[in-house]
Amino acid sequence: MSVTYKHPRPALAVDCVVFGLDEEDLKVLLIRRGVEPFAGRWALPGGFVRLDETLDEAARRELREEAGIEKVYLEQLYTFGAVDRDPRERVVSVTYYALVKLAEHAVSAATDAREAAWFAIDDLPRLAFDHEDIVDKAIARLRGKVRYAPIGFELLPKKFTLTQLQRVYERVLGQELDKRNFRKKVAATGLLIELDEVEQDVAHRAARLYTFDEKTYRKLEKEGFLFEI
Amino acid sequence: MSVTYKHPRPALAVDCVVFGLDEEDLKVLLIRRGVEPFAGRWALPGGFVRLDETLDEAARRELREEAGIEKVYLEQLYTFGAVDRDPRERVVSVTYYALVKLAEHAVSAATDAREAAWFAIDDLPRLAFDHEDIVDKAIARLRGKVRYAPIGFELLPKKFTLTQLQRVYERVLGQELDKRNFRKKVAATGLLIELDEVEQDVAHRAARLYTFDEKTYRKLEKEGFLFEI
DNA sequence: TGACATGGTGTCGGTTCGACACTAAGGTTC
DNA sequence: GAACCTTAGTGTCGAACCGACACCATGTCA
Repeated sequence: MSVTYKHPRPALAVDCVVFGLDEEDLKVLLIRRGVEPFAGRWALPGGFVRLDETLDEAARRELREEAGIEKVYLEQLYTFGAVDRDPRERVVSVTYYALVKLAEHAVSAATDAREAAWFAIDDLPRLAFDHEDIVDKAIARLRGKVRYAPIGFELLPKKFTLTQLQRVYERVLGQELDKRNFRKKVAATGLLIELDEVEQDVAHRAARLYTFDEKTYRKLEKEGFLFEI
Repeated sequence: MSVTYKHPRPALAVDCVVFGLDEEDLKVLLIRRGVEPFAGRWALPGGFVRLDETLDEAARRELREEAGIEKVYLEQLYTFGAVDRDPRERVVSVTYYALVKLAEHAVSAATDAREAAWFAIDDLPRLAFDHEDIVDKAIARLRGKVRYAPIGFELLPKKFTLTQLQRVYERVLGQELDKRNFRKKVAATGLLIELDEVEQDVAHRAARLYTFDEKTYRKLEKEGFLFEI
């Protein structure tokens, strides 16, 4: 199977920066390359776009195939088109970033055929291609976006404590926040539903659980409302 | 000249949303298509990416070739990849938006071989392909970005009055602003240099001219400073 | 039952923000 | 040259918002 075009054209790929949060750090999912170029190096999950799928679909397919990840928050990041970013031939890459609930995905990523691992964002190995640039851009975007869009919840399980939520913001923004002021702000958004449950199996007073009120958010979003932390 | 690949791949194009501001409105530059599909319809300036140029270079080349526009503020917007967005074949388009000083570019756009014209953003004709989606996305991005990045100046001549600057913000944001509060805010940024000149040939008291202090801005930018209006 | 760990709560001063109206200067007209 | 027209340019005040700050409550474990 091959195909002929009148003019040469770049190959088109997608690459994904998948963020997850554990107790310690904000982490990125990387896959170890098995083939040249950059065999043995860590790289972002990704691959070539097929003719019958959109870019978003290609990104989701690669996440599924390479990391066993489904149903995540996914957003287009930027398109990288340096002429020599791939030594084999011209490859333009449409990049995405994804936010996953790490606890739920840690296993599948690790048990996939290819070697996959989570790395703390300030302790990354050297990456293949221009993937370090892509990760940098993704972190910058995430830091900007988390302040005015409610995406922090995407990194947590459905039910979470306020302390967990605060930790998300502290890890993403890279700075400590005041507990009382933080709680005032999230309460002011009106987007948290207080549950009649508390966390389980902790060796201290158990914290109340909350959940994100997506329905209210979507209503407010239409009215041009801005979420702010 | 033709080329054969092992796997089929989408064609890759760039399209540009060029914004300009006149006395009345925020406008977008459109080109009338001469060939099918969508012959006779207005469309964004753009074309296919060549193998030896980056995406940014392709966007600038198309602006130069199709509209005679050079040296403008240019930023990547989004990459559109719906499977059927072009009826001929699969075409993925990396889109950009540009800000031009309209007075300086009105002529060159009009005298180009192809028919080109400026349209007010809330009075656009029907566009070819998915170009209406692209324009919508560009307007949304511009509205968001103008609030925290000093890009309003890109739409004005080097020397401008505070009233002109205020009009930029009013046109872009689509809402009137208070003159005194606006002046307080721009003064607070410390990014305007007050010149010893006033505007010429006006039938009333002449306003003082200002210019944007790019050097100071670049210093502050490195320190993570945020410009806000 | 005492020690330990985290949960959960309110005040106050400083800053910022938006609403608001008049005089100044220059050109034009009669 | 006097009156008029148009836009330039300037400050206050009350409300809302923001950040800094410390202690008691509740549950587990030894």
